[in-house]
Amino acid sequence: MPELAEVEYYRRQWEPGLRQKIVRVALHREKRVFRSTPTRTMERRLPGSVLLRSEARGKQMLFQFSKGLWLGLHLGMTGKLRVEGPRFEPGRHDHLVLYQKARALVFSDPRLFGRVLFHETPSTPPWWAKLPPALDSKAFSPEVLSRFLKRHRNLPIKAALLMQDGFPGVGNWMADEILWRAQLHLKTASGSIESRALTVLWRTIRAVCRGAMKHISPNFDDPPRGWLFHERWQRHGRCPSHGLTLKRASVGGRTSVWCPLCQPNR
DNA sequence: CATCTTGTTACGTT
DNA sequence: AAACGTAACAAGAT
Repeated sequence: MPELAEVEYYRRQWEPGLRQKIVRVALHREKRVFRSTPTRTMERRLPGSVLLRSEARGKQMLFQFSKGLWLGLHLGMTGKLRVEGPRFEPGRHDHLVLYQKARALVFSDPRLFGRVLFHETPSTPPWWAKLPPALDSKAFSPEVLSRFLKRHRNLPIKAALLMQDGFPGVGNWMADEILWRAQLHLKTASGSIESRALTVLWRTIRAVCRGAMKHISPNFDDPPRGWLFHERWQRHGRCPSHGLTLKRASVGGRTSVWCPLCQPNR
């Protein structure tokens, strides 16, 4: 499920636990979310440490604890964070629970595509430092966009937008939303987008990211009316611009939706 | 019962 | 070497 703004929403769910000590850790060590994660070390080191801060970048989250401990979380397709009471008993899909005196911080993920990372290091873990710059930052310039698309010149633009190296946080619905607004057909070869259309695409990426953050991350509201988002899951979704029935097909390995009139196949 | 899924990664081919 | 397409991962919803 979670794309950019939903990840930010879930990150905030653990904020009640800031500046509070971890007293106990419960985890399902055999589950796939812990593939290659040192779970024994987590259980041994986290109790007694204090949750200091957290940050989301794209679909990645990082939680910093005292004693130089860092927890990385990726929600995969069905991951969620929530808070429960201190007597909480983990259910089948509650794979990681950090108990504090007054609450339990819970990571659940039925489908197990998510991932838990754990590091003990004085400064930010290396994988975090290497993440690409946020799409709403100055570093994501039209030139950076152009370079990325040239490198993947034969890839359909829809597939390119799903690459987290280039577009951290963009997922399936955001990619379709962006291309609908930029009036680009999903199968357009990334390298064939000429300069004017590329500028429009760049602006649209930023607008969709900002719009999503504004509406979804504070309280998980839907995006405003008029977004493709509201139509894309319906069987006969219609283009918000003029009501034409949306087309539907698998592009870049994902179910995709577009308007044949707004986004002609050129 | 069959088919679908808002994500990533391993693997084989070009 | 890098780019690209596809299968695989797992489980719930329809």
